[in-house]
Amino acid sequence: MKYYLTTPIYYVNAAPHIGHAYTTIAADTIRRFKRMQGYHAILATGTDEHGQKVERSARAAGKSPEEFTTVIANEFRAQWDRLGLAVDRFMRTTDPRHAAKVRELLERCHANGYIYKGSYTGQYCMFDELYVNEAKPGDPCPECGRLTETVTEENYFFKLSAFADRLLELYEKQPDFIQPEIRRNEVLAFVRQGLSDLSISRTTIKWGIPFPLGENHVFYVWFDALTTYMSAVEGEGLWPADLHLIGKEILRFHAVFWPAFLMAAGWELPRKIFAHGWLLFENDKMSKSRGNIVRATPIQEVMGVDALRYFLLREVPFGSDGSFSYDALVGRYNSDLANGLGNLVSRTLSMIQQYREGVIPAGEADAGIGETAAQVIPAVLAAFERFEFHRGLESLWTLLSAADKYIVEQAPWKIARHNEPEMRARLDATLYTAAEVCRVATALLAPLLPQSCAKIWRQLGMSAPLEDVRLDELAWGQLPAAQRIGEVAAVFPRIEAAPAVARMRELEVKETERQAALLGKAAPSQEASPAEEPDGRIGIEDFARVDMRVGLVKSAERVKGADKLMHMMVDIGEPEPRSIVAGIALAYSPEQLVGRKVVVVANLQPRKLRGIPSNGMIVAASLENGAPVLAGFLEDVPVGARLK
RNA sequence: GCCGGCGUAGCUCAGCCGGUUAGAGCGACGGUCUCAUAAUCCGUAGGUCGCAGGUUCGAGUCCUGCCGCCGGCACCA
Repeated sequence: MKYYLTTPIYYVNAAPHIGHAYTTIAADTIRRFKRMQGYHAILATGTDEHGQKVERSARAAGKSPEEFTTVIANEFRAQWDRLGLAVDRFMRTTDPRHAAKVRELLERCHANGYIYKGSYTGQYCMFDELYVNEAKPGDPCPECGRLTETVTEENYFFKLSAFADRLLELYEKQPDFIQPEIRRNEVLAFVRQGLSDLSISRTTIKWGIPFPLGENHVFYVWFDALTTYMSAVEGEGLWPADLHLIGKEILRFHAVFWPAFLMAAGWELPRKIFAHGWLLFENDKMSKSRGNIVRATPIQEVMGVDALRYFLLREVPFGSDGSFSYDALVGRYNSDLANGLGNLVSRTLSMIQQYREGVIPAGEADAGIGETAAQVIPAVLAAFERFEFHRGLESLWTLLSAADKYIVEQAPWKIARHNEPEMRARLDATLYTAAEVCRVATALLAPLLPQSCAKIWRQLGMSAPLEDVRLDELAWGQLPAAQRIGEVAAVFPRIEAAPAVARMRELEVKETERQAALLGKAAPSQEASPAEEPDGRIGIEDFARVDMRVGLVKSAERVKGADKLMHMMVDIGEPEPRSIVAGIALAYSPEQLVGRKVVVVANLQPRKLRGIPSNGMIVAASLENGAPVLAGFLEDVPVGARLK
């Protein structure tokens, strides 16, 4: 039985960080879990390498797109290697075999009548050479702040609108197609609103797969990226995928677009899409602008990959957002792995060493512990099957605690002082039971903590390789007696938090620098390379065209029916105050605004927002995911003063 | 604004179709053992179960309203 699963293909515009690692670690765990159940499990990942942003990043790094994408793709590959993640297939969207599959998808959709030529009108930024999807006429580009232009281009479209009913039927018939449930509900709500057709080609992009139906057209991201899941295993009989593991931010593409494409092509649909949550850093979103991105490798170096794997899968309910922090990482490690599993193994083996010359005695396994194990084993397997790793682990740890307690109750160190046959038998039973718990736990944990469990396995003296253990056949009492244990050494040595965290932070800085260099951003920023051609600079006359004035907010009220909109009357030194609507209602209350001096762009095209005329724009700093912050003055300035 | 979710011990969370004294893990404190990685084990921690009403013999557990947080959509000049 095959089990084919995928991670998203990662966009090469950024170097791998812990978020990528999170998804891939989870995928690796599932792959190992399936393998240990006898499946021929194949994990595919890869890199998404086309598009405007990549082209620009390559240019900024002084490389051709081919060179640049190869460097970053290799960085991803190296990352998975280094973290010991067993990736079976790695597909790059620049691979010719992939392009062939993309064309095939298009041809089939076309033949079935789902592709048509139309025109796409959108706001386009000439400097960044990209469409700003969300923008309206007159909007600035979010990348560079320049005004976008309304551009109409000939495009090919996919008739997504024709699939709404079939998609809803799919979600209905296969309730677990999208998981977790919350995500399913979101998709349902989205599709029920009706779908509009999707533009799938571009003439404004050069760096992409040529679009066979039209000259100068290139495939836009959808057909290109998603098809990787098929091209990665082309000709292997692995399609359909059993699982697409994704982050929640790309749910719609996978749960709506992708199945629709496949329906249109008459190909089989993936069986399940699971969207996990985001990894926050101490409850903040990780982002470049916040400078709080964490990489996996420093953690690996200081604490080992398994520490990270354990943390991610134990601390964060898979599917929900989770919070990463170094303190929590070390805390989890010490309490669960060092004091828990590691110590249990250590005390068990050391007693076998001391009291039985390193040979696991034939003893009768304790019935009470056996009963606990008989409950725990299926519970853990069932939880893993549902990808509820944190619950599975929680459950498994009850067995470990029970074993620790049992050992204390039996007090083998006391029994060992006696030599009567019944005492010897009791000691044998105790040691055998403890060792059997270690064996069962190690087998169950092998998919999650492959490296550490392999060590424990050897220490237990098991001869067959750990990965060959069949979890679906795992049962209490299978530990063969009379086997000699291996050399004992701490698998999870206790870690002192402060120095470990300091060390990880230090390595993190280095890793950030190394990755920046890779992306070509190390060249001490753009200013140092003035040799660049049209560098986006403008002359003073261009700036002078923007009329910015100091304004005084006379009144402010929230716009009904719009969370973000604030309607203000602003005095900018004209006879009448101006009516201005701005998206700052989430960050400021009307009371905070009235009487405040703000910067107004006075010569913008007037617009209506929610029916209210807006005659100007309030200048504010806008953070990637944060609230806007109004520009202001430290000194007092007269209303109407021009900024220049 | 619409839709969905959440708000339970210091922290992270369990608590299914309503039913005896509201649970777990971690942390903290006290104690114990000595096989073990200053580990283990035992005990303690007294949380208005967001707030206010309601239904019921009985409500974290159902209903309504409110407050706060999160997400999706609309939307953000």
